[in-house]
Amino acid sequence: MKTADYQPASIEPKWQAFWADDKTFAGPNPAPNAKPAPKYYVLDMFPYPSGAGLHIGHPEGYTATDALKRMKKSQGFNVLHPMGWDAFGLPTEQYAIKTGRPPAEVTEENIANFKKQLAQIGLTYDSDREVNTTDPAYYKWTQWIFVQLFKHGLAYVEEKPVWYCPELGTVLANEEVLNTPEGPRSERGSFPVEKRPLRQWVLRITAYADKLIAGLKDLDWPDSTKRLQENWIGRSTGAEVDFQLDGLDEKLRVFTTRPDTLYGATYMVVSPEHPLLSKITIDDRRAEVEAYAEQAKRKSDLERAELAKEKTGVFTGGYAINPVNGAKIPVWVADYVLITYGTGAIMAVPAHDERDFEFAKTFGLEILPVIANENANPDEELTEAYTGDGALINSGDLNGLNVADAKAKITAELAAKKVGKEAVNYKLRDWLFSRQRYWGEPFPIMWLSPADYKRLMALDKDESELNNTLPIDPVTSIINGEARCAITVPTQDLPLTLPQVDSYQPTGTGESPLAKAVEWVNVWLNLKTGETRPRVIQQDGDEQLTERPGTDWAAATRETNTMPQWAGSCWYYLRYMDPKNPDFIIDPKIEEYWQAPDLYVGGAEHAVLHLLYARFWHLFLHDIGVLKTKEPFKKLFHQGIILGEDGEKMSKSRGNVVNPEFIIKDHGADAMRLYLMFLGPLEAMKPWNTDGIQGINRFLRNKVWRELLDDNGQPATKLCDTEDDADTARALHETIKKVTADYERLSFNTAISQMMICANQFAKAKTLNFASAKAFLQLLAPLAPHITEEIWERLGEAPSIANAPWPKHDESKLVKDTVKLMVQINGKLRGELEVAKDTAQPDILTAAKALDKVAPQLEGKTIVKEIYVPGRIVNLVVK
RNA sequence: GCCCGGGUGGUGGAAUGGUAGACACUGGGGACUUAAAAUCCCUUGGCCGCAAGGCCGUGCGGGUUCGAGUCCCGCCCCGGGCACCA
Repeated sequence: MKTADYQPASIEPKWQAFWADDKTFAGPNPAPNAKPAPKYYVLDMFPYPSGAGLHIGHPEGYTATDALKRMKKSQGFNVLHPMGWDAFGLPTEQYAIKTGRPPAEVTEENIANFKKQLAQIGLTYDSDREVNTTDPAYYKWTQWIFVQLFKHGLAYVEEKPVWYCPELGTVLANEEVLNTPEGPRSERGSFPVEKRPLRQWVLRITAYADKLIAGLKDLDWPDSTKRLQENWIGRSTGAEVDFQLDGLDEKLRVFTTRPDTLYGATYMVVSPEHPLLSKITIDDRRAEVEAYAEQAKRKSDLERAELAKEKTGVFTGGYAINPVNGAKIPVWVADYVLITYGTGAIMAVPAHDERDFEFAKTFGLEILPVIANENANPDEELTEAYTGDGALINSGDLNGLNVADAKAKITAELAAKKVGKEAVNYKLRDWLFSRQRYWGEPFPIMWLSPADYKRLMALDKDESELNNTLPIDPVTSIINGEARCAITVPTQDLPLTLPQVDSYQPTGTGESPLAKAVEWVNVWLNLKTGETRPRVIQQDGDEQLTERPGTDWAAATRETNTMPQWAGSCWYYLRYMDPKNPDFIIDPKIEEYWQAPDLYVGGAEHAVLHLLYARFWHLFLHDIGVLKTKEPFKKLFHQGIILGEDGEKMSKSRGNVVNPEFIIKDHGADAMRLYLMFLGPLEAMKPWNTDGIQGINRFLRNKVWRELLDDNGQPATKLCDTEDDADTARALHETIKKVTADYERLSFNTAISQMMICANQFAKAKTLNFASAKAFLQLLAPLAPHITEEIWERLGEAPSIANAPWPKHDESKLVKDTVKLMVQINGKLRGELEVAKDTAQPDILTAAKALDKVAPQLEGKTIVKEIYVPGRIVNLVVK
């Protein structure tokens, strides 16, 4: 091998070092009073720095944004393209449990490894803007946001049945639990999970449900993702209706989206957990009902989530009165009604609801149609519920109305009689925000006795900082059998850092490992100053109580739960803009300049959770005046998944994992970057095929390197100052035009194929103008930055190529003197015609008809129509 | 079941309603070489044909159009999401 050969292993580290030292891709915040350059903020979903290192999926999205960033920089934008670490989380903690090593230490190593690997790919980030969710200087502000949520009544504590995973030793959010044929399982690790009542922090995201739906409208996101979020929020409008319970002084309230079918309600169902169930049940039925409710409770863990179930239920013996017609209808208990949605009770209209129909069929309950189905034979027995529109029947004064009109009329009537009202419900549940883990952000919360809480509230706001962050309604909970009230750690004392612990092992009782840090948990709190002092001291293995320091001091215990991994990732894109600000989450002036990411690239697996949570926090921060923008991510793009060579999802167990480090070793980072982008559309799921990288290798080695440089690595002799021939010039300018447009829309695969076409033409040309060669290098540079920097320099230009202004195409170079026209007869291709581009239509038609392959087809036939699309086609319709 | 996305050569994939298969990979043939690698040239959707050429072809069946991979209707299959949300 000659030293002048293309050797990625030697040139790639050289340029990676250059970009790092030169800070080529730093995107500075504008200086005060300076007129700043137009900005472009491109964001990747930051990775979890796992011990396993980079996966081929990381460089896919990251190469795309790196390439776009490099083009934008050449186009004169001040580009912000940062990177950081979503480093709290379970795998590191589990590794810590296994090895006994502190998670912070392990995290630091993993991050160093990730950084090294990203740099090897030629990915360039502004290292001064790096954020790390586990850095106390970062999570100070995660905690600060939580304090704001708390203060504004959006955080509360609830003891409720939550998914608990014994294997992981933690609770999981609904979203982290998957339904599998084996029952509910944890998303991480696929371990069995069960429902357990535990004390939990919950964020009131449902208060933002309508805003979250409304905000979607203006976002440039994939439609499917918007729809996913909309369905997830699941807003439905209808009515709440009160049914008097027969013989009881109680009303049963139901939610329905179909108040128009009220006359068709032939029975009611309450969920097994409904608070009125016991009252409704008559003594004769009590044993059976209680057995069912008990069974349903246990069942809810497994079978209730199962697919394709038979409907089950039990009659309570009680009756309710239909408010519109006084009909007495039976009340059943059944687990197909969920306590967590609506009011936990329904009116059942089997004629017009599939689930009610199935239930009524199973138990032989009455089915009364109240909407005429024009397509059904009224004499035949119903085989399914009719959910379409039609005229109302059997419905008193609603008869004859259509569904929409009947809904409006009945809702108004119910409201007038004060037995019902319009109502809205959401599928979205409040966000379970606590985890019983060590490796997460500690809650900046302390618990006081109700008496001490009253003392604190009695102080004026300016007498105690602690009083400034209390919610209007106190957050209370029963902890270890005692009533407690929550207050926050004073914001000036943030961050509240994680204490040292001896063991990261979960307690198994659902309590966090932090609960074992007794000195950290138990403090004396000065209600006026917010100062804390140890309340329990460990000495020689004994725990000793310290004396209360004075009258202003109260006994407080710290919250021992930690926040979920979503917390840190909810706002990291804000911190990139102003990463070192010690005084505020982000300087408003800086936010005003960068606004929010112009493009966010990441996997579709975060379509609901991360992207919904981040929108919630952002909207909230906007509402309390912290942010000017309303939405965090204007434009969103999902890169697809790279499958293994076998077309299956890459996984260790399948042994089909492609390691980026090996690809770089064999072919170089530029080849890997290009090939990753050449595989197919960025958004598509596509299989990796190592053989295919040959094509990219040949392109770089033979068409780029060897065409532009000679055997000594000097500019090739074919490079000169004479003008290119027309074909070569056209190829270049077509390529400038197409590549620029394709990069802009992240269509890298077609951009690369166009560059290959251009390079093939360059190879064919006898001479090549220096300027053309350089323009081509610039087009290629965003995807293959190392080789292009190297050749750029060897052609006598100063690095970096990214600083050179982006080439512009010359439209006049694109036009050809002649055009090629396809000639069809009756839509079938029969010949082609090359004519001067300004040939008149009649001449073209005459020439077309005279073509060797066309003329015989016209013999003995009449032309009924002649179609001519300039520059495209001639179609002769004959009979 | 409901909501999305997608079915194009041996493979990955291109195609504003206007030449289907760009660009690559693989395969076949050839050149260079003692040989191989590398490189270069030709070829590579199917069928018929010595050839010129013809016919068929974008999951299936219909339709709109001078013209459909592209638009419309009805199916089939694959992938993703949701799943008793009243």
